[in-house]
Amino acid sequence: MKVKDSRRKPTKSELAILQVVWNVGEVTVRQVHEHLSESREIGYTTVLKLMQLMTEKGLLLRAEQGKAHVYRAAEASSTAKQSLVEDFIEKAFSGSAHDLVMHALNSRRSRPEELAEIRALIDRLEEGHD
Amino acid sequence: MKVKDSRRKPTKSELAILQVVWNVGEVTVRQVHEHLSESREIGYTTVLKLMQLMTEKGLLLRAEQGKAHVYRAAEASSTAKQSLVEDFIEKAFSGSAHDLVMHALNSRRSRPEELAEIRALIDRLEEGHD
DNA sequence: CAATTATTACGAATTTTTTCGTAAGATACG
DNA sequence: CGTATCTTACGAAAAAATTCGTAATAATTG
Repeated sequence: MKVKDSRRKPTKSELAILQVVWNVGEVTVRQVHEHLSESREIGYTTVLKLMQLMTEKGLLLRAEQGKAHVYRAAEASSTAKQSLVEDFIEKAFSGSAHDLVMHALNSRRSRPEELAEIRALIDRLEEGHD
Repeated sequence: MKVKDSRRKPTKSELAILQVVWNVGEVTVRQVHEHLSESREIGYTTVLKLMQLMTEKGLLLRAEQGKAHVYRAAEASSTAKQSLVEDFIEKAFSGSAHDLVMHALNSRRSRPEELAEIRALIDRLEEGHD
């Protein structure tokens, strides 16, 4: 079973763009540029070029719509995030999801509802072990 | 409160080296090279150079010991991992630790003991919310 | 001691990623 | 229409990260 050819792991900048795409859904280069400009200086054509490369790589899909092109993520964000997490667990936590989770829970205060949700997931996972 | 000067976030290769250092404790270039060679082709001087750069950056500490130098991590692995997680949460999960945890728990089957440990941590965190 | 071997130092080439200038085509509009 | 504006295409420069060759120095050993 091969990996879906050209669709590689996003680089740092590509990930920043993906975040916008994931949050907004369908985006133009202009929209992405505006979002990224809020947190740092970056040229319009820089964003354009990145999005073109990402399309070639298979990270984004593009549709012509009147003048400008409209882009959307090639993969569902949850699928993509899943891959990112797995890679991260491997690269930074020697493959231990548990270790990552412990650090993540310590890193920021989570709201009670979120903790409850995590607990519920653990319950479901534990059932599978009976 | 400023960030600890030169000590920057590790790059991909640097992280691979840190993993070895974290696992072994005190290491020579040779040791690290042997470990990395198990998973991929990489020259001895490449590893040496990286470790020298990491020392300059403040990621590693170096001590002369007879012929070879002995390196160790400048920061405790848990502290370093904490930073890595926080950065990752920011860059890939729009700041949501909860979101990351949900993905991490789904990504690999955790052993019951580990799930129990996570549950215990959640318990402690929930106390803080009373 | 001489020769071999192991190690660090260092410069530089290579590769990858990021950046943007310039051109060309399309659209808007005065 | 003609000018200004917006957009994509594309090449290439710049920056960041990785790689390694070569030389110098130290240690080992025969």
